[in-house]
Amino acid sequence: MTGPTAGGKTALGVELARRLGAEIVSLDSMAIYRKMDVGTAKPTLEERGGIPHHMLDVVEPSEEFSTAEYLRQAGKVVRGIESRGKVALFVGGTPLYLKTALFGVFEAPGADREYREELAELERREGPGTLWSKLREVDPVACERIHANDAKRLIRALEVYRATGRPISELQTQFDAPPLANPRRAKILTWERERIYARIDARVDQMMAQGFDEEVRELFEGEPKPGPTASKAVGYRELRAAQLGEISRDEAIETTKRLTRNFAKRQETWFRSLSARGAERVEVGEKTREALLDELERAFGEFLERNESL
RNA sequence: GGGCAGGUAGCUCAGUUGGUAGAGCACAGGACUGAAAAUCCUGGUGUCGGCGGUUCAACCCCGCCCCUGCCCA
Repeated sequence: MTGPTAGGKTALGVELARRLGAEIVSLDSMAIYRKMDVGTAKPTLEERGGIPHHMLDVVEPSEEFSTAEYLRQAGKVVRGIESRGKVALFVGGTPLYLKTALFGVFEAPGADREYREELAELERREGPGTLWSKLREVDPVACERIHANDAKRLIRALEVYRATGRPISELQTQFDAPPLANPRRAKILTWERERIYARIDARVDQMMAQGFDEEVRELFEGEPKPGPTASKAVGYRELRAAQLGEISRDEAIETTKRLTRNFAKRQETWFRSLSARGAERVEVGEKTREALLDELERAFGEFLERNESL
């Protein structure tokens, strides 16, 4: 079950898990980190309501993490849940994780931090388009799909080529690699844009009231320092800037709201493409919590009985 | 009351010597295969404060008025 940030997934997930006899596997690229609780809206012990939650707090904020690492660990978790005769219910809003959990990823070498930095430096020095030209020599097919300014993806393609001697465009499966769990089904909670934006604004205010500021201070002032991914999480970056006096606190809060709204919009773009691949939408609309739960329970329940995939 | 600086897109601001306008952000759409709450691409935004005048043509020049900020009384 996925949906936009601040869309009520956590609470619905717990109740749904109870009804389905499921354990929850978090599908969230930031709740992965320990010490980042308030700002990631990580469910508290109380909110988990006695349902086991997995894939929360799996690494330190200073550590590197990746989609592939997520899949590896989540795969183990799923096997464990199934061995207990229960069902794994993935709940969260990181669409890339969901997509790869549903459709798999290609076998590939891991990240090479040094080489990435070297390439980024090359692009800075030689100007935009350098990496794109460099990739075109070894993988023109990938170049057609990757924009010349999209340094991150150009870097990954070059990194894969260097490590394997093969173009990334040859290695990437068309999402026919073995997925994480089979059978599987995805539901997307769908909110009206205006309403989800209002919920996001309210949630950021709520986070501030719950001590988000202090959490950010402890995170950045503790040792070891948070790594590049953790420190770029929305809100953390902004509140830290305010703590350092670079921007005002009000500005930090406003920017956090804005960036979270922007994120929700990007999630929606993912959801549209995932629904074209078989994930089903569940309109929240004016439905009551009970009605929503019944609908989700029925949908997942039928699926479990028939054992059908999407 | 007088002087100075301003009033241009939802916001912050550019706009050379007069040829009816642009950037960033917001907003909308899209991409996304080991950094993804990241990163990248595309798009429309407008009575250029108001009214007159000069001119073939005014955001740009002139006059009056309104508003904002600062300074002097």
